[in-house]
Amino acid sequence: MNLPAAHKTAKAAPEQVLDAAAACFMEKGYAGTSLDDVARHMGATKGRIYHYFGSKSELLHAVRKHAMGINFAAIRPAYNSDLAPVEKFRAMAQAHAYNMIKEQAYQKALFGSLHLHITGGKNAGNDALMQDFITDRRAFEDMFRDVLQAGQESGDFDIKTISYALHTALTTLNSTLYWYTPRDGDTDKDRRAVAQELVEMALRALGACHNQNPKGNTP
Amino acid sequence: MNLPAAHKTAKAAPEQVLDAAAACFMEKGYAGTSLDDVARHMGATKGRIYHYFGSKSELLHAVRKHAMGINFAAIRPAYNSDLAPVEKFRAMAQAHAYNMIKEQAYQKALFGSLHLHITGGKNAGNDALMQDFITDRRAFEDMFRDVLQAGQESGDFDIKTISYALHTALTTLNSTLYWYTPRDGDTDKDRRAVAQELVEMALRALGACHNQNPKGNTP
Amino acid sequence: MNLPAAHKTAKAAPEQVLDAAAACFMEKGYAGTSLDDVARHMGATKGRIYHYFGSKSELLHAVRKHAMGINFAAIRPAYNSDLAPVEKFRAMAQAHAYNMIKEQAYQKALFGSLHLHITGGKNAGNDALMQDFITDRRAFEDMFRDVLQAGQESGDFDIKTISYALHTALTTLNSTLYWYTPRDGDTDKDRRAVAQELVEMALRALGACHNQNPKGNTP
Amino acid sequence: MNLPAAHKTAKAAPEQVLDAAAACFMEKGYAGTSLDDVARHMGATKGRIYHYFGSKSELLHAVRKHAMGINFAAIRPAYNSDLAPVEKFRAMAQAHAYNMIKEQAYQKALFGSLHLHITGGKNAGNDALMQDFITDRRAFEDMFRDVLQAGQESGDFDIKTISYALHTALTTLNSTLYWYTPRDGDTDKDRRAVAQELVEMALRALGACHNQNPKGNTP
DNA sequence: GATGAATGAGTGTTCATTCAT
DNA sequence: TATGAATGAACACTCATTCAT
Repeated sequence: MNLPAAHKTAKAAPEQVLDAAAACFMEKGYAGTSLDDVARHMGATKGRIYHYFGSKSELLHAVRKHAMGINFAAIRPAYNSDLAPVEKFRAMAQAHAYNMIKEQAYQKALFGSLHLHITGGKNAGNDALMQDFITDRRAFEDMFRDVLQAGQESGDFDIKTISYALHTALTTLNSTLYWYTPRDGDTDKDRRAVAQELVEMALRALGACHNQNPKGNTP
Repeated sequence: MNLPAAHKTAKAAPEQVLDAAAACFMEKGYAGTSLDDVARHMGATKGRIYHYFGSKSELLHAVRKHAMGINFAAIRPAYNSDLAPVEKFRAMAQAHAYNMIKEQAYQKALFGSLHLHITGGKNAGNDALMQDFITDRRAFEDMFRDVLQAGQESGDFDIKTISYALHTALTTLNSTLYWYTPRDGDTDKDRRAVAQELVEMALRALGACHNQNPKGNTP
Repeated sequence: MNLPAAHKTAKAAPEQVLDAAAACFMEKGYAGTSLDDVARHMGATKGRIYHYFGSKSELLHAVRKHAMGINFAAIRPAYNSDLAPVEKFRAMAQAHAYNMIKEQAYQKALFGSLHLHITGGKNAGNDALMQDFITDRRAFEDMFRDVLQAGQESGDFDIKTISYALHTALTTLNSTLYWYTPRDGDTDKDRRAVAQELVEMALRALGACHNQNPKGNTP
Repeated sequence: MNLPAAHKTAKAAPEQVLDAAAACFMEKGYAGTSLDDVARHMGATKGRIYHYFGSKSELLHAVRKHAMGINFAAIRPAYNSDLAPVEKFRAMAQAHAYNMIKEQAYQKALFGSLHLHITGGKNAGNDALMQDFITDRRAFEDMFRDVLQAGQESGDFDIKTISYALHTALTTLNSTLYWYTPRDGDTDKDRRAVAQELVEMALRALGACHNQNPKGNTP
């Protein structure tokens, strides 16, 4: 409405809250983070948070939604392409693995909360929001599942049980969250190289040994 | 003085506490678990816990130690065998993957706490205990690392970067923690079959395509 | 925005907390007082206390500071006067002794905490705050010490060891805390009379026998 | 080895408990001391304490009784002598002041608990025991009161209000508890000299200016 | 005579949440 | 829009006390 003062604070207020929350949830987990922590991380007080989010669990949900949005956006182009199964998987996997490295804060926050859900915890937020999240997550996995299924049917993948294969592949691509610590010197190229190695291992795990393009994703 | 009432309480008191703590930490995470939760899970009061463990973080550490002990014990026989690298890896991996399924409570508690450590959280307990845990974990990984290295040198594995391969393999074997929900009907054979599928995928990821024994470990 | 509702709550919120704390510390001692006691004494809950004071020991420190402030204010006018040593001491002592009777709650709280310090107890609060308190206390004593020294040099006092004399005098002036129970009928005049008797005894203890003004400080 | 082992542990078990309790109560106050502290101080466990004393407050009472016993014993010989009032007071006061220095642990414990009583605290133990203590204390003070009264009647003391004078004198003699820290090099002679200075000041406060024996109690 | 196990009430402290401004 | 005040429930931890041995 005003002049484009957009560059003053690069991000809108609610998103600032999200970023702070993601950083804190990543660092200390959902239960280990107090809203004061989040507020302090923004240099503000709790009022700001409650102005935009009704409760702590709503905030968690927003962080999850945000993270899921990033994840969908990362793989959608490849998913919508008309590549053949192996190549489509490679492209999606590369995008996803790279995304995991680049957006560690949101992704770690997401996985921390996921962990609680999986183990049957009731502390990860209210049930309606949780259901919504599970639906999203399922939808995300299904995009990979589609490709695996297509590749299995076409004989491009050698998969025994599809859900085991799916989780193995995704777990592999996500694994950087558990062992990759971003360094200052890191270039984007470094990150892509790490992602690529994981993708190749995932492809081999899926039995795509007759890998036409072992060197990279740009033939 | 009494009759051998040995079978009254199958487990010693401190171990009962450990079991309850593992179950609770698994379900709600460390930060999300109150000591009252743990006590209630045992049908006792907090006093019992504090009689055996000096603090919540000490209790977490004991749970971790216990879990690590189980993990070492599971893979040690195979590690000490004189099998060739691929077969040794297969045996260790099978034992580990099966162990992850069988001891979910302790393993999930372990991974939840690991997650906090990895993300730089300071809430996972006191530092001295944390260091001790990191050392243990490193020792565990090194057992697999040894085998991968041997296999890489002998040409049995096709590995690019050894630490990426190591983490990919372990992540794959651990992945059941995130998606396998034990059911009542589960037989031990079922579990072993799941484990075996993961092991085969891990082996393929490591480039052990010339798999002598693709069907299982009992030809 | 509103009418000057100034007389609604006579005291500001933090001072209300201080008053309640002083009353409780006086009655049951620092260690024997729970923050619930203090809160109950105000008709509030612990949250209010923690909103203004970061911890129990910080609260104790604030009570001590407040009490010391009262004490300094009581004797400063006389200290800054240009009376001769004996008369200056008499004026300071009278003010102090009267102050001890009038502000029993804060003074008893102060002395209770002092007792722990003196005996080497570690329970009287954190060390940095304790040091600050000791410094204050020392400064207070030094005001009397100055006068004693001047009187000793001028020959107006017959003092053997100055620190023994100082403590004897102060202890005498403080002694009402241990035996004087304020009654409803007490007038201010009664209190001043008690104080005066103590002052005269303290003066005699200091060897100021050639007391020019044995009847009071307003000839 | 089996010779009369009496000297092995110089003190009987119950008295060991008393000593430990006195030391702890002195250091941290009654409320600040846990029975585990006391037990640890003896190198034993709580069982030993409960074997001899029914509760914490009973233990406190025993410590008080013990301290009072020491105090009575210290002044009784002088009290029973047929000295004239001033000399009798001097002898009692010297014994008492010296006693305060020598038995700091018990005396500080006693005074800490006294403080709570005086301020109306309900935490200093059960009421029946408290009454008993107050009676004892009163009896002790009365021994000094007798002498002051006799001296006042005989004209040897110049006392206005007897109870003020009594408390001033006793407070002075007790004051070392608040400022005298025993050092390693301390000789018994040092302690007696400190006591004597206090006694002389107390005598002057009581108006016994015509002091026949200003140098000491052994003419 | 002494101990270790166990308890439950209580203690200092944290924190999500509400509310008035 | 944003904040400081206030609350109450919950939490980690302590401790006097009991009891079986």
